[in-house]
Amino acid sequence: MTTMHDPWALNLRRLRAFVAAVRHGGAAAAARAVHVSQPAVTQGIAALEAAIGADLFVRRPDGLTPTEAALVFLPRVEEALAAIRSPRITGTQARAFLALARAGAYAAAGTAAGVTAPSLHRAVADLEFAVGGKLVNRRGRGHELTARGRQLTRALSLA
DNA sequence: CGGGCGTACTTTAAACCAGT
DNA sequence: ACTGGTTTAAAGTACGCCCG
Repeated sequence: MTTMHDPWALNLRRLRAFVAAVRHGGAAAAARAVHVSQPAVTQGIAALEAAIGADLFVRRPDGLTPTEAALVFLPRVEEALAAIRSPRITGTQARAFLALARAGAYAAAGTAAGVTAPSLHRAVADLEFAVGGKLVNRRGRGHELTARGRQLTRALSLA
C-alpha cells in the first residue's frame, strides 16, 4: 500500500467488520455477525483507523464505543456495501473488473489500476466464479462486457 | 472468576515475475 | 493471453492482560 488516499485500501471485509462493530457494540459480537475471528475485527478496525487517520472507537472494558468520526463514516460505508450486494466480492476483484470495464483490455487496465495484467486476469476470473457467470467476452484484440458484466459495473461504480 | 480486547505466531490467499 | 513458481500481505489460532 503506497498511497494514502486510495479508497480501495478500505477493503470490504474490514468495512463489514466496522459496520458490525458499531451495530453490536463490540469486536467479539461483530466477529460472530460477519463470520470472522475476533482478532480479525480488531486488526481490521485498526487498519481502517490508520487509513483514514482518525479513531473510530473508544476501547472500553465492556466493548467498543463508536466515536463521532465513526458515526459520520458509517452511513457512507453502508451505502457502498448495499450497492455491491454480493458478500463474496472482494475489493481487489471489484477494482480489477472496473479497470477492465473502462480500459477494454488487460494491459491498459493493469496500467490504470496499478497492478500487472496477469493479476487482473486472475482477479476477473475469480470474480466470474464468485458471481457464477461470464462478465466479459473476448472480442478481437479487446474485450466486451456481457449483460451481467454491465449490470455489475453499474453497481460497483455506485459503490 | 468471567467477559472482552490486544499481541505473537502460524496458516492461507493474493500479487508479482519469468517463461510459454 | 495465459500458467507456474516464489514472495508478500492478510486472516486465523492460541494465549495473555485488564477490568468489573
